[in-house]
Amino acid sequence: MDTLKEISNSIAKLSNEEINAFLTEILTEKEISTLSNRWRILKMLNQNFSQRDIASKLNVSLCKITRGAKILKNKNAISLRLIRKTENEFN
Amino acid sequence: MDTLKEISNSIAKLSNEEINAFLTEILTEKEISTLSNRWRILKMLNQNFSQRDIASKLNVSLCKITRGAKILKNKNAISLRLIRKTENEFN
DNA sequence: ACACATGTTTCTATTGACAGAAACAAAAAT
DNA sequence: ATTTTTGTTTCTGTCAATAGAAACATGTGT
Repeated sequence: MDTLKEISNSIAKLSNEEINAFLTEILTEKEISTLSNRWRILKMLNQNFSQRDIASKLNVSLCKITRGAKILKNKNAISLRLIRKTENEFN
Repeated sequence: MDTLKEISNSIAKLSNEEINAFLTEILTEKEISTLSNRWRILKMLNQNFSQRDIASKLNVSLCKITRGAKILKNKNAISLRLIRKTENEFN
């Protein structure tokens, strides 16, 4: 079985708090902030902020946002569904 | 709410397959292989392979393994519990 | 048609994780 | 006690993600 799937299966058994703890353990601070930024970018893209807006609000470069935009162009993107499912609760 | 927690909460609602798809979307190939390697390192450390054994079997450097070892030294490490919980199923 | 906002790509430079190798520390085996 | 194995740290160099800036592409409103 491939390792990422194994990790996914393991994560799937955890609670919110445990997932948070696990990610904090296995990722570095920088990686966590990278991941967080990508998530914020996806959310703001989904909310139709302009790329330049997002870049200045999150202090990231445009090239990073293009990457996020490519993910969301796939209409079946999990990220898109996930963000839409959760955006009501957290905004 | 901090972003990592938000991500964790969102992931917690997903199935194995969805988590796998999400990680594949939001991480680069290199990052996935980095993450996978860290997971394998933790597993092998937990199985009491020597660090040099792990280094040569996984083709990673020793300095990377020290990092994994530090995580596992914390007896309450989530990773440790997670690995022990899942190792019977996947090995 | 034109100006202007927005999306996308491209260039160079920076940065952090990590490889490779060696040194040092501590413990176990003999 | 000393040899050997194992854990840990340190040094230099590499590489991938990405910042910063600019250019190019595609609208969209006027």
